[in-house]
Amino acid sequence: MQLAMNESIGFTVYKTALKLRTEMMRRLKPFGLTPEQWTLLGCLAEQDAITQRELAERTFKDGPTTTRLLDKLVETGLVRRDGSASDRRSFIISITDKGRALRDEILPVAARMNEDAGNNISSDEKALLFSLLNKIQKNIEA
Amino acid sequence: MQLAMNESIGFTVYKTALKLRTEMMRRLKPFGLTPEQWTLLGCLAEQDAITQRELAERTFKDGPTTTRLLDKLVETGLVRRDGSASDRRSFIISITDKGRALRDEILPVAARMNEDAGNNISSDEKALLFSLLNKIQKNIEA
DNA sequence: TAACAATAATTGTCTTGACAACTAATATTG
DNA sequence: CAATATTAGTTGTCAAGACAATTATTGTTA
Repeated sequence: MQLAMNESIGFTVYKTALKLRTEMMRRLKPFGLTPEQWTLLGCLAEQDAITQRELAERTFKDGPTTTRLLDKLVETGLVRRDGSASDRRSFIISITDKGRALRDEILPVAARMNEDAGNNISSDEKALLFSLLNKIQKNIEA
Repeated sequence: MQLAMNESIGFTVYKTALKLRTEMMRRLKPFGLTPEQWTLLGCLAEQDAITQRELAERTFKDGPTTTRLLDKLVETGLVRRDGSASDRRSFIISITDKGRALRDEILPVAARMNEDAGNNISSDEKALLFSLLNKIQKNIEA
C-alpha cells in the first residue's frame, strides 16, 4: 500500500480506541455498565438535572444513541427522566441515589483504567497527545 | 468528576476515532465501501491469497467480523474465497480484478484523508503520536 | 489408532453509532 | 394570527465489534 495501515492516523486511532473500549468494558462488567453508559452516568454526576439534549452534547453522543443509552439507565434505576416544565418537548435527566452510589464505586476503577492506559507516558507527552487528538478532530471538522 | 472526560485517554481517543471513521465513511460512500471493508481490500491488495485467519490478524479484526466483512466483499465481487487445498477448514482470500481496480481508485482518497487528518501536524509530532498510541495499546495488553 | 485438544470459520445475540424519517412542541416571520 | 421553520426526542434500519456457542477439520498424545 502506498498508504500502509500503520501509517494511517485513522486506522491507528481506531484500533487504539477499540482496545481501550474493550478493556474498559471488561472492567465495568462487574458493575453491569458499558463504557458509554458510564460516560453518561459520570457526566450526570457532575452536572445533574440537565436536558437530554444537553447531556448528549456534553458527552458527544447523537440523539438516538442518547435516547437508547438513557432507556437502559432509567430501566436499571440509575437515572430519572422528568418532563420539563418550561418545554414540553424535553426531559430533565437526573442521577438517582442508586446511580450516584454506583458512580462513586466506579470512579476509582475509571481512574485506574486511565492510569494504566497512560503508564510510562509523561505528563508532557500526555498533554501533547490530547492536543494532537484535538487538532485531528478539528482538522476533520474543517 | 475526579477524572474529567476530557482528561480521559479512553474517552478522547474514542471520540477522535469515531469522528475519523465517520468522515472516512462519508468519503468512501461514493465507492460503496465502509472504512472496515476498505481496510480488508487494501490489505489484500498488498498481500493476496492469504487465509481468512491471516487476513483477520493483519487487519486486527476478530473471526466473526472478518467473516461478515468478507461476505459483503465477496457478494460485491471485490474478493474471492477459495477453499484451501492443504486445510479443508480454511479459505484462501484473493482480491479480484474488480477489487483491485476499485482499490486503485480509492487509494488517493485514503491518502487525502490521512493528509487532511494530519494537517498542521509535523512529521515529528505524527511519529510521537503513533508511538504514544502504540504504547497505550501495549499498556492495555499488559 | 482412538480419544482428546486445538484450530478455521460460522452463526447468534447484544451494544454502540450513523443516518433517515417521524411526531410533537416551540419559534419565527409574513 | 397563521403559515412555516426549527427543535427535542423517538423509532427504524444498517454496520462493526465483542463474546459465546457451534461445526468441521486437523493435531496431539496416551
